[in-house]
Amino acid sequence: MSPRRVTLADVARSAGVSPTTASLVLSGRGREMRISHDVEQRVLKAADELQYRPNAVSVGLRTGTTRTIGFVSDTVATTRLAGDMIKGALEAARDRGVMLFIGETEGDAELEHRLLQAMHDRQVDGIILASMFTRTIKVPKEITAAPAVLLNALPKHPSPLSSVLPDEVEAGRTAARVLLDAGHRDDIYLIGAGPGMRNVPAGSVAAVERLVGIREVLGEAGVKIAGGRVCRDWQPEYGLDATRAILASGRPRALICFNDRIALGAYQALSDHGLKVPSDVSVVSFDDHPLAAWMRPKLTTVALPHYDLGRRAVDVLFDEIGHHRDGTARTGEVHRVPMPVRHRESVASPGAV
Amino acid sequence: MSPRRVTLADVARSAGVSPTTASLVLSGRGREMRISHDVEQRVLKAADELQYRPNAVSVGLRTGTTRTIGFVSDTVATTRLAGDMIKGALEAARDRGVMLFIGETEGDAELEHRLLQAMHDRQVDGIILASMFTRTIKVPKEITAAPAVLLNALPKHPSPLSSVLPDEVEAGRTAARVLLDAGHRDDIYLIGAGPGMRNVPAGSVAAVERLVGIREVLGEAGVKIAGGRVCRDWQPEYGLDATRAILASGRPRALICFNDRIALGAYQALSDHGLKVPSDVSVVSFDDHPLAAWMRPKLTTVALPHYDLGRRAVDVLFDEIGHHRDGTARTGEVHRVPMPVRHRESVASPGAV
DNA sequence: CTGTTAGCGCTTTCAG
DNA sequence: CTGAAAGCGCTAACAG
Repeated sequence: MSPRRVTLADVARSAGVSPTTASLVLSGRGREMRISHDVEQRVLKAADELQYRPNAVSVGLRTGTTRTIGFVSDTVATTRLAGDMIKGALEAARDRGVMLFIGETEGDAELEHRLLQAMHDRQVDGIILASMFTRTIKVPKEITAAPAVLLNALPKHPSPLSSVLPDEVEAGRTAARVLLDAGHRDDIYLIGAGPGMRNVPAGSVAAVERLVGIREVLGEAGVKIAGGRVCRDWQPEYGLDATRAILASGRPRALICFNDRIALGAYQALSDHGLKVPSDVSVVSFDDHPLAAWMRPKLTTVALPHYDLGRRAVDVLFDEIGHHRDGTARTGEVHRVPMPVRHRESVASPGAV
Repeated sequence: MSPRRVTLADVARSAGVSPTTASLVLSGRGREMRISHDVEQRVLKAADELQYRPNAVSVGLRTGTTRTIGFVSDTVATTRLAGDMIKGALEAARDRGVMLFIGETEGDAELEHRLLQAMHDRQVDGIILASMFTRTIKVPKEITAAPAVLLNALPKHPSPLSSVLPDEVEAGRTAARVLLDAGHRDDIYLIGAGPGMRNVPAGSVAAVERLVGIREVLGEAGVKIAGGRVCRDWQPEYGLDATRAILASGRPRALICFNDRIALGAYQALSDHGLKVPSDVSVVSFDDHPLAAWMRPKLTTVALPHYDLGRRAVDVLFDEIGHHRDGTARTGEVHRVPMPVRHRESVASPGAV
């Protein structure tokens, strides 16, 4: 079968030195320990010839650190968005020479519990607990067994855990600025929430934060939001209904849709009404869902930075691991990742009537 | 910080027995060793009270088996399809109490090399080497360090590795039967390959296998393929071109498109020609890409079983691991996973003109 | 500058 | 039926 792996002892023997010396040389601390150049070369040569590779399991047992982290999400592989988060995390991990365990909880607390246990049993250095869409979650107690960060999620109850989230408030500002920059000052309507801060779908972090940003920028510019409609669910059909309702009483020049699926419905309503995007009505949205590039005209939208979120999560996790190692207190910070605009074809100046 | 993990020694001490005894009881071999019921209960109680969990790293070092497998693919997280494969693998692994390392090579051999090494260093029990789309690959030599299976890939050179693949030949038969069952016997055209076995895009396993199945069933039914066109690439634009070319000279009653993206192009060409699907022309396709359900009329297609492929791969891998353990020879088999038809709206009887 | 020794947490002979 | 002891492969005191 497969030949027995070569061990440090093999290398030491072959180089005619003790395991300690071999270990020192191979861990790069040979210089610092002022090991003779001759011995160093012998060890290096032996290791190279025997193709020695340290047994990471053994190192893990001995040092207590496995260069392995866990990525647990409620639903993962299945969607393109989540896929990008994983990809970001994967690449950041690779840059640090760390491997990723992945697991899916499907929103099942029991499963989540077992997964976290299985990972801790394997002595992961830390855990990323990710949510598919931004929301507040109840942090499982067993997570505290190792450093951890929340990805795309906020702790429902006070917790020492740090979070990594898209910067939704700034995204709201961005969307508003896109319209302002195009020259819109009147007849700007919101689809999906608002215009008042009370009119927001329950439990949606994204909704309130986006709204805050929008109102802030528009307010500062002295622009009044003409109107807005909540949608019970951010799906095309509700976007259609909401837009239709607005069209019944008003005459929008610009729409800020709270996500791309809503925008799809809005397009439909506009078209039914004989209104053209963007010449009659500009539309700006959020998420940069794949469908945004499929829509005609292509949708200008403020993108959810899935890939960056993934990367950032491992960066933050490693900070936590560092703090954990040298006893520094947990930070419990909230890290916001910028949401970039994708300028496409759905926004135009209102002048061109 | 986090309290030290409780060890087997702690349990043994608390139960007033030796570590050996505790180990025996907890590994379930207490009965077999005829440990006294009293002692057994004491150990169990202690373990439970202390919330003992074995340190998997230690077990891994001691026993050489880590209950961990590696999933390496050329590109993975990014696409919905690959995501489903991972999900299948994840769930199958979970059923067996095994964790998954995942890694992406991006088609880079050097990266692949390093990833496989990193996994072997961590003593994975086996590896799944997956490809995004079915193809032949050069098997990296370092893979032989542990049991392994190829997923969605065939070894380019003779190899002892088993493979798990979609059953493309049977899928071809299925597609042909769908048409036959609807009553089609004439003017059946192929878009993407064929009708002769020479007319196939280079290097596409799926193309030749699907064609074989199609020709077999149609041939046995005494039905002659009216024509067909290769597409240099299986993209909508080429599907459109190919269909247009066929429309220039013939009058198809049914199209077998080699994948859904091609079918999208075919729809377009048909529509440009004033032909309705399915009343004028039936269309059947392969893959069940998400877009198949978006097309109007919804596309009847033979699905790539990504989820099942993932599950199957871990099943096969575990067989290999079993064989590896008891020294039985590697099998090197090719496992085919059925491709189910998704009956939708693009096929009708040719009678209804 | 290098080697001896111990031990991470667990399983597994081998003796009682 | 139970315990003592060894050892998986490696690192880290501590001596020399």
